[in-house]
Amino acid sequence: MTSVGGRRSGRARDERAERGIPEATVARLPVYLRALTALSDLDVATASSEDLAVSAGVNSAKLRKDLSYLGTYGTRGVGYDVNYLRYQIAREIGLTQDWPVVIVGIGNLGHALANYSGFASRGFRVAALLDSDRARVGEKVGELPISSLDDLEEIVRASSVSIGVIATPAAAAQDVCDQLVAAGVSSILNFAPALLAVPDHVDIRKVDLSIELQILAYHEQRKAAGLAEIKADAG
Amino acid sequence: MTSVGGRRSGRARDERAERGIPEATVARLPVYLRALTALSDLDVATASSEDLAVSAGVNSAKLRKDLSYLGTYGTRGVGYDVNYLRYQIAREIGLTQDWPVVIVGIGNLGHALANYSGFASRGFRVAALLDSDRARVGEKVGELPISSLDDLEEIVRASSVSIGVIATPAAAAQDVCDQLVAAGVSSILNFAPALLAVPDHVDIRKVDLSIELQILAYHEQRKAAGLAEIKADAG
DNA sequence: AAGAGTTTGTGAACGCGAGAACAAAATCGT
DNA sequence: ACGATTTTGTTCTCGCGTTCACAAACTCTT
Ligand SMILES: NC(=O)c1ccc[n+]([C@@H]2O[C@H](COP(=O)([O-])OP(=O)(O)OC[C@H]3O[C@@H](n4cnc5c(N)ncnc54)[C@H](O)[C@@H]3O)[C@@H](O)[C@H]2O)c1
Ligand SMILES: NC(=O)c1ccc[n+]([C@@H]2O[C@H](COP(=O)([O-])OP(=O)(O)OC[C@H]3O[C@@H](n4cnc5c(N)ncnc54)[C@H](O)[C@@H]3O)[C@@H](O)[C@H]2O)c1
Repeated sequence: MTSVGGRRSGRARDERAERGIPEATVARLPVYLRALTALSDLDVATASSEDLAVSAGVNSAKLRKDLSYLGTYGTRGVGYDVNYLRYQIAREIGLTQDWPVVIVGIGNLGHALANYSGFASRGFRVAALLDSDRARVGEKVGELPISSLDDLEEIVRASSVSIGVIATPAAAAQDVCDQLVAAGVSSILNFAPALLAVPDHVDIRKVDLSIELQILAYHEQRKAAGLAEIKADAG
Repeated sequence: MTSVGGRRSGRARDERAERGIPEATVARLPVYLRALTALSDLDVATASSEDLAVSAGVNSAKLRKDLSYLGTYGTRGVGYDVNYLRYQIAREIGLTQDWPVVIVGIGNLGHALANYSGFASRGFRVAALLDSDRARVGEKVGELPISSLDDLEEIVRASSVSIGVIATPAAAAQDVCDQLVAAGVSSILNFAPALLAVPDHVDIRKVDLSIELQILAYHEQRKAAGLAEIKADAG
């Protein structure tokens, strides 16, 4: 960072963030955060990029470059202050505030998600559980009762919910998605194996168990094929 | 020993596959497969790369390039035969055979996974449910009883299991992972928020709810910041 | 205070994947 | 038979992300 003239006073720090952090880096920040939390729990005060990289399972140069997008929080010859860096990353991701979340579709998976304690451990708070099945509405899951999907809009407004989780069957997913968007939700995590269309201002991410298994199967098959070939060549 | 000279006669077609398909492409093949299945259910016999690309939510040039790694299964001026292409992709991924899977850690999430019908719909068959909690062993979940983790090795051998799913708490994940690998499992899908070390010959993929939510939170925060700035500039 | 040792932050090289663009190959209409 | 039309397979270019490598900046020792 060779600054030639002056005039870099106030904005210098914001300049980086303003351009936006590369998507690949954003995806790794939570991993670093987890590694830092683990170190902090072990009362480690300072860690080098190499230490952190090992904890996070990445290359140390990549880690340093990733962190450089946030600012210069390290000290040359020393490393990073674990708690300070942890706070900075948490702030960058937005975990210094609370994120209310609604879960739609309280079946097998929805129940597991509703009972999941790992939600709250970061700043994600389950604000409501929603299902269209009238027979299920009112049933308690943990602390929370299941609400009717009809109340979605009111709940989203009342609790300022901006994140929604879809755990309905695939056939209902697009419809639920549209309702979430209409209610004002602008980030969606989708567990249903369906392609969802959303407006530009809405972010959507999917978790697809079936795809993950198929990717594993592909590589597994290749391993088996490789072995077979070796056998054939030997025989 | 691989001979240098001949013996490559019938192999010309395999040449493509032998080099391996790019990882990004492998990850999309299951998406194409799903799109093709949907079209097939609608009795669509033929589809152009553009049709397919729309169904799968990708760029059509990318789709064509992806498919070209498998072979030349399309017809210029016509498109792709839906069922034929579907079979070819399924074969490439390895879905023409059955993949027995063991699930370890039958708690909240493990129960949901055990009851999940989407597993069987592709060739993934749950061969066993395992838990270390003696109180849980014997309990039935759907059709299957929960087995003791002690029986892992025997189950893996008896059913030729090569894929394992970890749904234990993070603290137990590495230990469970090691046991899976020792038993002969060579592909692992990990739901625990932990970094797992495995030998080179073992493939591992992770599904991390917390990371997904944090990525959404980051973008959500940016949207909010953008709006705040506009307001401030206007005011 | 100066030299030896560490570790960061970043410039530069490289590789991979995305997408535009187009020639080749098939069908269709006349 | 042949030109117009459609659509594939592939080439080419561009941008992003990863990794290496190193000067700059800091600490520690003497
Ligand atoms: N169970 C798993 O382990 C698992 C794993 C990966 C993916 N998935 C996917 O997650 C989704 C849910 O799976 P599940 O096993 O929990 O299914 P499920 O059938 O047990 O639960 C679905 C729930 O959604 C509700 N629902 C249906 N239509 C709705 C609508 N329009 N609005 C609101 N709620 C509605 C149903 O009443 C039901 O409670 C499915 O798409 C499935 O493919 C499940
Ligand atoms: N519940 C969810 O929705 C959810 C979502 C995302 C991630 N996860 C992660 O999935 C994992 C499981 O979550 P959960 O909510 O089902 O937890 P849980 O506590 O309900 O279940 C954990 C199960 O693992 C078993 N177990 C513990 N140690 C074991 C060992 N050494 N060997 C075999 N089994 C063992 C326990 O007996 C228990 O049955 C956790 O790592 C969690 O972070 C859960």
